[in-house]
Amino acid sequence: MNASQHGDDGRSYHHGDLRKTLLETCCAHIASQGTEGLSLRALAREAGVSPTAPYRHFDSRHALLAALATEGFEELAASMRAVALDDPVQAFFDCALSYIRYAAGNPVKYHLMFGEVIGDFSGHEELTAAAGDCYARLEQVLQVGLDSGDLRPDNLEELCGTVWALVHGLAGLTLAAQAKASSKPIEDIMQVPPLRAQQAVAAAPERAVLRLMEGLVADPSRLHGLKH
Amino acid sequence: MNASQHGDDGRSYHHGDLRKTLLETCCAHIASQGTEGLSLRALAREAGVSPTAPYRHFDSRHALLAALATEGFEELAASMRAVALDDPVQAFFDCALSYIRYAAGNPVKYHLMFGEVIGDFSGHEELTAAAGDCYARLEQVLQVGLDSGDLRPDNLEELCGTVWALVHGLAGLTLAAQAKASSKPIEDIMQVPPLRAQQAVAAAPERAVLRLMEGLVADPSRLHGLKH
DNA sequence: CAATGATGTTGACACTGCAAACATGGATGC
DNA sequence: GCATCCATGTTTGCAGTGTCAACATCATTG
Repeated sequence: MNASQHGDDGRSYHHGDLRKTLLETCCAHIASQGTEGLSLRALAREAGVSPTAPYRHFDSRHALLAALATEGFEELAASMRAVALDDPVQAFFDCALSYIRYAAGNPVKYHLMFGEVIGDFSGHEELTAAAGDCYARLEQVLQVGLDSGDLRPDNLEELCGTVWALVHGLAGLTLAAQAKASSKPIEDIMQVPPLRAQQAVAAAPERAVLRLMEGLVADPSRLHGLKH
Repeated sequence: MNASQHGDDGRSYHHGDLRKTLLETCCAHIASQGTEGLSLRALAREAGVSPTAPYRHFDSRHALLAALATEGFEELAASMRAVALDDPVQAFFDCALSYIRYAAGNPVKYHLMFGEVIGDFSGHEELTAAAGDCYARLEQVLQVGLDSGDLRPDNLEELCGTVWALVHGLAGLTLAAQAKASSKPIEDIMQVPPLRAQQAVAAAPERAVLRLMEGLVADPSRLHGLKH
């Protein structure tokens, strides 16, 4: 499975570092032409290798995408782990925004992580684990808030689901607005809300998060003191 | 279920009503095997016609999916138009839930409507129009609430975006929970939140909507009197 | 220095979307 | 009644795909 013990530097064998090249080319390709027409053969062509060379590194087309998504989840988890827990309300806010910001900053990976491209996670151990880590962090942040009384008493899992649903939805809107604004609707997530609404939300995802927190926090007045 | 009438929509030439048959077979196929491996040729085979016969009815594979999505948006718009506007708070609640319930009841179409399958709506006039209608209705409902003072003063478009983001996210969770529960990983929307959280939200989307409304409504005590 | 196993290549198969030319037969005008 | 038209369905064909199997290469290691 793992084949990275040859040299700590990339150079080795015929191509040099085909695996890495494929991942990067794949990203670029998705960013510029979407995920639909993406083909392993095209990636191989672009990398200057034979059509089936990628199969030495990825079991299937699916596996390549999954690897990219796994990278994404690990990065997202890291960024969510970076928020401080000392102030639960601030942590809630930061955690939500870090999610949205990750999406905005990594549209392609986010697309792979949460889109329907990969479909079934089962069979991709690392992917499942990395995704689980992200969610666990959100859960932890909310649990801390419930424990401290900064959040109104609530069912943890329902609360988590609700928060996740909103944040995920906001991320999608932000991404869509961004994609359309960049004049190349390369990634075509979320067509439905008209551009104005998407832009309105994308311009201030903080306010959208606050709208939800307003109803969840024990003392809404605290929301005014949050650092953005 | 049988079509022996020669209405304005379907004609009865060689096949009988290929267009309709294709739409139905397509739905069934997506429901049972997902959207990834779906091929026009397979549909044609299943319908007992030649591999390229579908092209007499749909310009492309894309167009077939788009037609299905358009149907979906029209149905959703109808169900959102069916909510009474006399009580703005109740209307908000009903509208949100009717969205979620439509998703739960029509997973395949919802998938096509809001998933990434169709990608670019441009070029599909009817699709765009139908989707716009849905959003317009949500906007209208919220506008009424703002006008009447039942909702706290807010920016309409941001508010719309926020509500839409939550509702859309909830619908996705509900769908995912449902798909997993039915043991058929048929539609693979939203893998990330663990099953428990999905189930928790799916079991009571009303409460999730209420969590948001809590922060948006001028008089939260009114929420206790809502009819479910 | 030879053996080994990871890496890349060639060739092949079944499948896809889609276009163009062709065939069929119900609807329509005379 | 008959000829015609045109929507519907067929055949043929091309370019492209994912993936497998057999083969070639070459850095690393015993």
